[in-house]
Amino acid sequence: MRSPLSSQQAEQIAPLLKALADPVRLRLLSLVASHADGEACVCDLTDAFELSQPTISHHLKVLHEVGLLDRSKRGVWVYYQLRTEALAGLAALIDDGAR
Amino acid sequence: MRSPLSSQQAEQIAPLLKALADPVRLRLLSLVASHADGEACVCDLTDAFELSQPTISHHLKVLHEVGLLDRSKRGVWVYYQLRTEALAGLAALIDDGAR
DNA sequence: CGATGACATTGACAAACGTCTATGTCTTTG
DNA sequence: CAAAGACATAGACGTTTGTCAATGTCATCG
Repeated sequence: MRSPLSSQQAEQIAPLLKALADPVRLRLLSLVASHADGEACVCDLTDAFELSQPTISHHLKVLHEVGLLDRSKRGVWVYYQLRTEALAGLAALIDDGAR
Repeated sequence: MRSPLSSQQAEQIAPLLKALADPVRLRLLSLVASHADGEACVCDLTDAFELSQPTISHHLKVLHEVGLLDRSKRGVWVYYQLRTEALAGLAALIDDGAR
């Protein structure tokens, strides 16, 4: 790694990692990513867990707020979609630290 | 992303991300990585923060326990070293999710 | 041996987190 | 308009987390 992170940089990156650092949210992301057309509605996701619908809704909100998931409402359903650039950018940052 | 993560996979990865998901620990990692010879003793690290020595010691322990830092004692000093493979592996995992 | 200094451990405490139940909002349909 | 269904929000509650002060351990040096 070239030069140490500044406090500001560290506090920018940490929330992204924090959003990712939960087993349920990791699975949510991967479920969305592996779904047909790269998007999934909340109903699909809720069915994949033994958790209440509000809990899933909460996790999706966290992922959306840090910019890892896009959100689009169509009719009664809400579809979430992976923001691959955001994830790829984070991966690049981490990988950079390893070289 | 090809196939969704299993619960087991997710619960293996999450602790690593959790260890990374703190501004202080991010800076600690980058400080160690950018230090001469790729290692730093606790005294060097403590000086870089306005935090108590036990707090730094705690964060280093967290990073060590998940395998991101190696620990070696030489005389009175303890040196920490970045485990680049661990970090690179994590980066690869995340990047994989983005493709 | 006794003092000093580097680092770890313990215990305490407030803040943040993950989950649930209850309720709200908004859209569709009869 | 009324009922039903998809999703979000609010509030509550136990658990985890980040921090500190106090103390412990161990190596070094007079």
